[in-house]
Amino acid sequence: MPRMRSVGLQLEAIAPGGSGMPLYRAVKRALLAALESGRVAPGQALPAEKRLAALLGVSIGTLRHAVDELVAEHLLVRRHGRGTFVATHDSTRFLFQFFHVERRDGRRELPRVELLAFGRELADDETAEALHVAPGSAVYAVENRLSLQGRAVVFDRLWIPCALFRGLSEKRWRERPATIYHFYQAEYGITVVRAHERAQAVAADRPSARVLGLAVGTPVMRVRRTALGFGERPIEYRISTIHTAVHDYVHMLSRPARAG
Amino acid sequence: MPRMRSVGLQLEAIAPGGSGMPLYRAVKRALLAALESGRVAPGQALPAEKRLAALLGVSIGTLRHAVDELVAEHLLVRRHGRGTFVATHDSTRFLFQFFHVERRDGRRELPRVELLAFGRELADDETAEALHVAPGSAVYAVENRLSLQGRAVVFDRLWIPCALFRGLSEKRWRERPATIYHFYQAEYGITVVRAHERAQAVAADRPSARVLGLAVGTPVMRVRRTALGFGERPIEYRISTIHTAVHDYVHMLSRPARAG
DNA sequence: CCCAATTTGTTCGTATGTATA
DNA sequence: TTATACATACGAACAAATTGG
Repeated sequence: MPRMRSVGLQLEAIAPGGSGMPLYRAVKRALLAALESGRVAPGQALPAEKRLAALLGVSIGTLRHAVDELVAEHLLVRRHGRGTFVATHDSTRFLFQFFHVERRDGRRELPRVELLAFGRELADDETAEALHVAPGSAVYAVENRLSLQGRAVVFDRLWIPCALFRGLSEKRWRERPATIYHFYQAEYGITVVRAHERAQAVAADRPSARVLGLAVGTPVMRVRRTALGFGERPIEYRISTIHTAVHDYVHMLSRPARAG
Repeated sequence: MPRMRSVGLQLEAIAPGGSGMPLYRAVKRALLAALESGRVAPGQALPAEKRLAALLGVSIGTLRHAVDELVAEHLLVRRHGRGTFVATHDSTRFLFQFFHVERRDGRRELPRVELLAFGRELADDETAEALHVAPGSAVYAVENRLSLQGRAVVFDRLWIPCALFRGLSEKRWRERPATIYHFYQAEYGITVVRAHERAQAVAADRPSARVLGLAVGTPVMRVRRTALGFGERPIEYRISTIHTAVHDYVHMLSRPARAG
């Protein structure tokens, strides 16, 4: 039987009462640091709770408290009887955490993605501000068309700092097997932790209209997303143009933790 | 036969191992039932944890597990040294959980609300389906204009079932002191627990254009919201038309529980 | 201002149940 | 079956925040 291999975390025992911070929060920070540094890779199992608690020199309850919060933030995933794993971006669960377009009738489906353009650019002011880089910094720029049910629905333009993605090429980008965020994570160890989006309604400009097969001036949604990694570090800036004739942009508020 | 103790909240001791359900979940359901029935009113404090645990016949750890989940779902609020309270809709924290329009520069402000229309209608098919009532059922229909910085930004039309809001009148509605959801909660004991929204970009129709002071055909966002109470019961259906020239519709994904 | 009572927050440890390999 | 891992449940003790005297 293949054994799940847990990882040498290079964790040190937490100093109790060291900083006025609750112990479980210090534990959380230690785990967060291990995740951020990549000492535990996405998909890998953490040491068992009992062992991890011993390694850190805290009780199992304290460890669980810290892990609970990381699970709530989608950074770890617990599997009963198996272990606790570093969350990955490959599951559909995670995909749909960041993909908000669905059919009017509520059914979700995976979009077909076409790469329209890939290149290097110098960041304009808007992109630079979003990515917290200097204006004029080198960025990779990507354009995608997303189709649902054979219909072009989303025109994505996204920018990522070249400094974060050394050695990226169109070939590598094109040959990624799964989602973009999974690619960032698997190939560059860069995990998108959360994001914020700002949406407007605008008249389709000429490029968007062409890509989506619309008349110029058709109302479309324009969504500006900044994707953040650990420590609120900007990873990607994306402008999505969405044709909402047949599909909706959806937003859930206050989902219950589990069924009541 | 489990011993049944009746108390202030009319909570009964939970039967251990009664239903294959974890004990903390049974506790959660008991608390949920107390909230839903209004036996504990919004803003009121629950009995202290120690006492509540004793009342329910469970350990304090088990009680806290249940309360933790209700806090995560924004139904309860803990205050260190003071108690655990039934969440209300009057704090700005809760207001902004359901109000997603803000200035381009990210600053939030409270909207000025003007009541444009109030009346009784028969639910059309769309409203009826959203509210889970029969088409043609009696509903109250309300129209509001929301302004930010003196600018008309949102045109809200909302429908609520007459059956849920007995004795509602334009006078009562107009004289409510605070937010709409606070009004539902304080006056009718109806708590909005969560909501989902579906957004599109459309050309402003004549009524929206008039209310928002726009040219007909200007691209605007149209957001359809269904607000749900306990047990997923629909409470309100709302169609918001938003002018996004100066303001954005914002959407946060995966906010961290607290500062890491 | 300090003290005492009350209440939630944190930490510990143990035992047992349940899912997985 | 057996071993491992997470899930649930218990309860004790002390810390920290709040309130009122």
